Amino acid sequence: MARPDASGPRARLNRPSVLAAAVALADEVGVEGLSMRRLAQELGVVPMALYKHVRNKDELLDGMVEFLIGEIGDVGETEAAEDWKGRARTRVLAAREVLMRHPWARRLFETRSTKTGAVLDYMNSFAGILLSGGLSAELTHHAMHAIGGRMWGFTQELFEDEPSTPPQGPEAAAMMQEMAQRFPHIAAIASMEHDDSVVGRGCDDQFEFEFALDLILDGIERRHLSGWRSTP
Amino acid sequence: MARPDASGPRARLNRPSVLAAAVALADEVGVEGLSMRRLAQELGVVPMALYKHVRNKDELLDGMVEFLIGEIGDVGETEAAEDWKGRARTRVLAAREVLMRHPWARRLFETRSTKTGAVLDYMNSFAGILLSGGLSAELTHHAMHAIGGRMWGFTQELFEDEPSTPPQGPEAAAMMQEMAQRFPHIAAIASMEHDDSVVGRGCDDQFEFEFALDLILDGIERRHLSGWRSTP
DNA sequence: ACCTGAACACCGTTCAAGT
DNA sequence: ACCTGAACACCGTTCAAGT
Repeated sequence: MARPDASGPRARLNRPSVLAAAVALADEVGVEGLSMRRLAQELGVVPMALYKHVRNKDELLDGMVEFLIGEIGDVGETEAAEDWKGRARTRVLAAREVLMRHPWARRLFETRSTKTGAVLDYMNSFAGILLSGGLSAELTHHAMHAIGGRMWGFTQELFEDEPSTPPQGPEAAAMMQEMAQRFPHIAAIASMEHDDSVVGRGCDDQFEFEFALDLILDGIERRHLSGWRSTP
Repeated sequence: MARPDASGPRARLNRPSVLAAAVALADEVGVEGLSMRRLAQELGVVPMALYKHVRNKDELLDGMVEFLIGEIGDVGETEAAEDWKGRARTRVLAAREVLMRHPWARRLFETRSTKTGAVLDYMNSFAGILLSGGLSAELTHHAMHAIGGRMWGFTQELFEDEPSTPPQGPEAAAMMQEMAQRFPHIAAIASMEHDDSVVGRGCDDQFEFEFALDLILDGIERRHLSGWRSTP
């Protein structure tokens, strides 16, 4: 008798292998396509087998976040020469580079609410960069909030980005003109759409990311240098 | 025979009433608790009845976003006296006030990718504020990206906020100490947790929001006043 | 200790039918 | 035009059982 669905490896399961498979599956089908049943099938195993290595789906998702943070690894032991701003900047851009390879990860990070050890480790070392630069605990606290998800390299784009292929054809021009009439200010702005348009949805634009990151880091530096405190 | 589940009104359905009911239901049970079947039950109707007024669940969610934007309404026709920065600021804070009443809305905005007319209207008028302040189209474009979701009053908090009730009891102190040892920089920062702690999850802190918003608006103003352009 | 099988209470959605 | 009923192909998860 043929096993109709066992396409994955037959080896014994364990937590890391389950998480790795989950990440790989999400790379293929996205987070919304990831189900316990589908993952089990991918591993050539019955759905309930997963529950020995992961308490439930929520814990699986938390584990995936942990796994991704592990992929970031210990960047920047060589950053020591830079000042805090430069070190924060390179750290963030390194995280971004990793997480952009898993475009679905942003939504996952946004949804999870628990802070696993790996998450706290990352945040702790990030806070350390700012504190070591002489920023007050209070300013560092606010800075962490202000940077928010950008710490992991994510932007706060809502309504991700335009359709990858702008409408083309006969009535496309008419539609564009109607759009321009109804939303003139957007039309004024939308002129240049980004160079690397081929990169696909989920990957947001590097230039916009760095622009906003520098806006925030510069602002924090300015507050720092002028001895900012909450009750002036 | 009693109708076991018809608790809602018996009136004829239409798109607005369906959307309003969906928003009300989400207020009760959150977005993840909102299902077509549950919504139908709430309306005293069979699930398939909804599909006459909404193409599918995705369109229902888009409709809810539209509904919420409608709640924001036309704020700030009286903002005319302020400069662009003040007008942008009050606009954002007004949107925030509305959307904080629906804490689940942030996740909804984050998830949706289509730009309905209502969304574009809001963005268009926001871009108009910046352009009318004399900002170049290019700077306005980048500013919109940098502000991102904060335009609607959402922060980019990942891993929302700490458990509402910090652990208390016998071994809580020991755990806190262990935490402080493993994550010293976080401990240094975490001293003050926010004043309005009772407000509940989903509502992020007003102070942090305004701090970050001003960081960004100040940065944009600075770029504007110094005649910023992308190729200096 | 690890995996299985059947079952339960859910989903979104299609299709053909009622009024 | 609007609502219904039954059905399909999915979910996550429990519980008792196998090895």
